[in-house]
This record gives sequence, structure tokens and C-alpha cells, in this order.
Amino acid sequence: MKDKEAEMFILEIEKNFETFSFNKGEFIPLFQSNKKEIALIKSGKVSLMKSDINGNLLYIDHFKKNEMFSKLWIYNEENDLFFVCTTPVELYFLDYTLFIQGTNQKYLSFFLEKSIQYMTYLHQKITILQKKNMEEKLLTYFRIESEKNGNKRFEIPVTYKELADYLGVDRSSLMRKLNELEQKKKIKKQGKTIFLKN
Amino acid sequence: MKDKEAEMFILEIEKNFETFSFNKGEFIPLFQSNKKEIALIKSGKVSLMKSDINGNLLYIDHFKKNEMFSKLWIYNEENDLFFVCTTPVELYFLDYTLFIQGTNQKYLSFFLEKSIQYMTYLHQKITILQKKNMEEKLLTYFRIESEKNGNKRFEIPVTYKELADYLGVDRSSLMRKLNELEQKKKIKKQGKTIFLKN
DNA sequence: AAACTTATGTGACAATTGCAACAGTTCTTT
DNA sequence: AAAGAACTGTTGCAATTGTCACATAAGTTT
Repeated sequence: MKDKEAEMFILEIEKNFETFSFNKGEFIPLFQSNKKEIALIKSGKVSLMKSDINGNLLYIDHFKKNEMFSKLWIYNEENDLFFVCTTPVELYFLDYTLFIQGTNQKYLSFFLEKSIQYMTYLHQKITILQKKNMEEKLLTYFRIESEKNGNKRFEIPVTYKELADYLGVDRSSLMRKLNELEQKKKIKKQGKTIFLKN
Repeated sequence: MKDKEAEMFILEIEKNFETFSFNKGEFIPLFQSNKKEIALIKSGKVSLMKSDINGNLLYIDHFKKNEMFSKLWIYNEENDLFFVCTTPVELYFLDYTLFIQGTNQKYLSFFLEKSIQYMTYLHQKITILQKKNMEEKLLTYFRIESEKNGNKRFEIPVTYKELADYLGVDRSSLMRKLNELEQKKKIKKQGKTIFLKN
């Protein structure tokens, strides 16, 4: 299924499903519900966050337009995760049970395609996180972002605080490492814009 | 789809698909092929490995009976990954294109169910890897393994070398940390058997 | 059974990273 | 526009982790 087909499909969903709206800062009550729901974002951004013992919020990941998220595939044994809107958000709730039992194979194929994209993304993230030091984590992350944008110059789509959480490192150590990489001429940094050399 | 249904389904696959056999140490040529193939393991174990610049082999993950693997959802931009059999292996090759275009919805549902299981697993792994220090990584890993076995006492299913790779840490540092955790009475360790306290 | 390879275990030392504290900046809300 | 909150940037220091080197144990192959 190509991107265009996917968009056509989303148009079809738009006809058949109700839109739900959320304000910035609101929670998406997926972990609270018993239903096997999958959220598809029509517009806006949703972050997956974790609250740790001290009440600090840890950024895990985020989802944006045309991406799906669901508690179905999130590991939340400690019950400390939640989805929060970081912008105003419009989304659809799709019922997984209907997906899988329904007769419309299009829905299934679409969802499967999305799942595969997401698995690839998770593998990318693991590739980054399995690196043994921060420099390699950062450079791998930058390479992936750079490829995604098809350009050596790109914007970091999150705050540096969130990037530190994402990489599982300390924020101030991250800043120090960024300076170091700049001194070693491996990157150039202007605010959130990174230029990756070589 | 319950485990039993999944097993029934695998029996059906067994009827319709050819089995391929591999010796221990052999590569599964998925990255070499152009086909969109998904391997389903009938018996044996397959590891996903990475060869780094120095020619060292890094363990990424492994797959076992009734689990699927495919290059479709693996990030292999640097072309340094491969699947290798760590035991004698029998498996089926399923064609993703047929899956998605075919009329047999059972296949689709089965594959989707497997995909969701795998996404959950990847999220678990990310939960471990995003921890900021080795102690938390280890204890989270142990908790997950313990839950999976339904027992505070469980076997580590890989070598300590592989576990270090998996967690993205140095092997000798891992050994040191294990001793430390034992001294702090957080675990008890006998060879590959771990007893998780509290 | 011997030779060989791979895994486990330990220690000294260097390098990296986390932590805490603080100042300046930017973004949000009132 | 002012106040408040959150983010960015920097530093010293302590704690953690990686590297290297080597010894022993376990597993594999011949």
C-alpha cells in the first residue's frame, strides 16, 4: 500500500468514523478504557509519557498526523504511562475487534501496513538505544533523522529535554556531548537545527 | 486469537507450506532475497546479529518456535545485520504479498496478531533500554523475565555476553554490576539462574 | 581425550556520564 | 505587558561505566 492509497483510505475512515477533539494538555483515555481501541491521528501531536517515582515526567515517544497509537502494543505493567496531547488534537477511535473480525479486508491491510511501519520504527529506536555510548547514540539518531529528511540539515522535532529522555541519558550530559561533537567538527548546531558532517 | 487458535493455524500452515531446514551456524538468506518474505519458525532458534567495523559480532535479539521474523520490519540501513541459526532450524517462508492481497482473512488476522505481540515485545525492550543506568536496565529486564516465567526464579535464555549486547553495555561491567546487585541482596545468581528478591 | 574456541569472572585504570545547582532564555498564561 | 513556567546552557564533582588484560571454566571439534 502506497502513501497515496493510505491517504485515500484515511478519507474513507473519515466518512465512517466520528472525530474526537482534545485540547492541548489533555490526556487520551486509552489506558483507562477496557476497549481494544486504536487511535488514528487526524491532526495534532500526542506524546507517550511516563511518570516516575518522584513525580517527574519522562518523555517516551510521540505520534503525529496519520500515525496510530494504542495501548494494545505498549508495555505498561507498572501503570505509569499515559498519552497526552502536546497540541490540539483530532483523532478517530478504531475498534480492533471489528478490524480483525470484520469482513472489510481493506481495513486489515491498512492496519497491517501501519503496524509494519511502526515495527521498523521501533527497530530503529532500538538500534539507537543499544549503542554503548552517547556519541554513537546521538550520531545514529542524527543519521536516521537526516535520512528521513533527505538532507544533512534537519530540525530536531522535540525539545532537548525530550531528546535526552528518548535516548535514556541525562539532559546536561547531552548538552555537553553536543558541544563536544561540534568541537570535533562532526556536527554543527544552531538551536534545534543540526547539520551533520560527513 | 488465543494461543490454541494460533497453534491450529500453524498446523494449517504446515499443510500448505514447505519446510526449509538449516544447520546450526547457517545464515537465513532473508536480507539477500528481494522477496518480501516472512519466516515462521517451526523448530530451533535464530539470532539477529550485527557485525561491527572491527568484525566483532554483536547480538541484537533472537527468535524461537512459533515466532516470526522478517527483514520487512528490521532497520538495516548499514547492511550489517544477518539472521543466523544457533541451533538446527526448521521454518516456513510466507510471502507477505500473498498475505496482504490474498482472500484468506485468517492469514491476515494471524499475522496481525503476531505483529501486535511483537510490537509489545519491542516496547518492553525499549522500556529497558531507555533506563538511565545499568542497574535499572538489569532489574527491569529481570522483572520482565520473571513475569514471563511466573516465577521469581528463572533462567537467562542467552549468554552473559549476549545479555550485555542486548542491554547495550559492556560485558565486564555487566558482571561487576551483577555482583553488586547480589551484594545488595537484590538478586541471587547461580550460573544462568537468577532469583529476584522483593 | 586433546586441542581449540568461546564464555565467565575479576581487577586496575581511564573515560564517560549522571547529578546538583544556577543563570539566562524562551515560551505560556494571565 | 508582567509573571510564571519550562527549556537551554554551563560547570564542578562524584559515581558509573568502558577498556584492557588476564585467568579459569565450559563447551565444541577433531
